[in-house]
Amino acid sequence: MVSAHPIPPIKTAAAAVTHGVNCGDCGLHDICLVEGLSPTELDRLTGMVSTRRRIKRGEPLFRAGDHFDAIYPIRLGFFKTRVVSDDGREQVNGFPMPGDILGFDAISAAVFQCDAIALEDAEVCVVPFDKLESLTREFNGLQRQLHRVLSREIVRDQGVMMLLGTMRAEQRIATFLLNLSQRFAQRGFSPREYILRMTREEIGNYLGLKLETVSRTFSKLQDDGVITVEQKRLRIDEAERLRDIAGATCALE
Amino acid sequence: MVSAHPIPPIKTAAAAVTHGVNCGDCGLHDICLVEGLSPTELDRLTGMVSTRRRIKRGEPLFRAGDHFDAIYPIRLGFFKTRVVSDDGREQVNGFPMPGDILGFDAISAAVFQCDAIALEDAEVCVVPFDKLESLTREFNGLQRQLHRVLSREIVRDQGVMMLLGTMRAEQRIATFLLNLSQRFAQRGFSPREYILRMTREEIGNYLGLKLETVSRTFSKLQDDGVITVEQKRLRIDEAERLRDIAGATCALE
DNA sequence: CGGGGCATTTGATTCTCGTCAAGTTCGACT
DNA sequence: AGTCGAACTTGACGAGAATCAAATGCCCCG
Repeated sequence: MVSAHPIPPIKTAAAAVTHGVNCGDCGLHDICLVEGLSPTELDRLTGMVSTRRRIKRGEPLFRAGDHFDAIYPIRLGFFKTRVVSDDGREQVNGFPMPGDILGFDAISAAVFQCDAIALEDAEVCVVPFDKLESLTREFNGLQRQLHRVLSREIVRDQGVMMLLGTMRAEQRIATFLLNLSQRFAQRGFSPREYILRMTREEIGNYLGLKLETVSRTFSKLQDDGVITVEQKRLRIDEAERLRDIAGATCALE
Repeated sequence: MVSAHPIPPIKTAAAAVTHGVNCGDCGLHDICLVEGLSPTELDRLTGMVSTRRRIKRGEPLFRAGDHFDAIYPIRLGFFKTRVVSDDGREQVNGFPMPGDILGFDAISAAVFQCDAIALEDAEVCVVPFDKLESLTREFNGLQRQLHRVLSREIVRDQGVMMLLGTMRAEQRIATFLLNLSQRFAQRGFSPREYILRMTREEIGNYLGLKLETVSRTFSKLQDDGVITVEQKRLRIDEAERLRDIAGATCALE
């Protein structure tokens, strides 16, 4: 199954993130905590985020059970978050990318509830949560933004439930691909073609499908001329039809 | 399929909630926002919650698209929350009960994302969110608690994803029944027997199953002597075996 | 008290997706 | 460049849940 139009090399998300020394330069404004803050607020927030952390591909940023004291806005690289039940079942909860924030599940019990694994070499900001809390007591805007981001996570999860609870395999895959597309677009990358940083198995686990089903569905969508897949490279050839298959417009964030 | 040991009348959750005039008397301490607050904080919180609202069975407390300005701790009665996609698929996200708080999904966009429907006559507290925000800027304890509760919601959703993504029908049902059991126990009611306020269809929708499958699975569990079902009444006869069927201990909050 | 509609149960059949198996490709590493 | 293991594709088959259908029971309401 070789496509007639091979996908050219793609500028990756990783390559394009601005490496500013402070939150104002970060280039992930609209997504991270920073949206709509005053210069003062920004300054104080930046002062707090003195630390960064690099994680190598395949390594965990944190694991379930680790002590919680900071949240981690992603600067660079894809992650997966997953929960492993005590009888060994694994559930991938999402594929956070630059601008998304890791660690909100840990606030309730002061302990991380999931593993966050880097799918490629990655870099995160370290935001000590108690400091963030005191800062939000000072600045309304920052408080607002924190609440909004927490709430956004809840809404996102509702979208995943809708997907897992009501969709067929093909519909799940279509929704997943469009969701990635949209998130890349938000970050200034092509919504038409991108690289899948995760394996078929990880995609399947996230979508409640087996890896064979993911593979088959990709092949079918390609045969139908809707997408082109070459290994990890993915191109959406007929977005309109993909949207038809996905059904509702707004599932997944 | 008539059980040899019919289930006697059950004191319902509704009947037993304390009708205090302030948050300190509410009887839902450990679950709602109130946990671990100082008397001063409690007093101020109470002052804010001057309004209550009653909702009749089958009526919505709010609907997706409604303007958001308050969150609603439940004082009395069961709800279901659900999202309806624009192509008509419906997904029940949960069955909140007294002590749970409704409306967190609305913070991000200032608009409710789901419908909250009362499954029986119900009563909620009305907590204006902007006032709550300013109060949390004053009181660390309350801020902590708000963040914890928001995070708890995220963790809960992860549990639902695990259920929908990795479990067989029987396992989903067992997990669901044990979850209800545990939540009743937290609220001081019998974990062994309770009333299912929702229909088989609503249960199925929540668990990603069809109502026939729910019914069949109930029948099977009853034939196996694990539970007794009589209409809406449910009794857990062999909790240990039900836990075995559910598998992991901690799924769903 | 009776009627009507909804909820539930149960059976028969279908279909989607999981499972098992084999073979291929790709990429990392020597 | 060659080798090895992991990731991926594809096919055949089977299991589990959905679908379709029918009958029963319950509850609400006049």
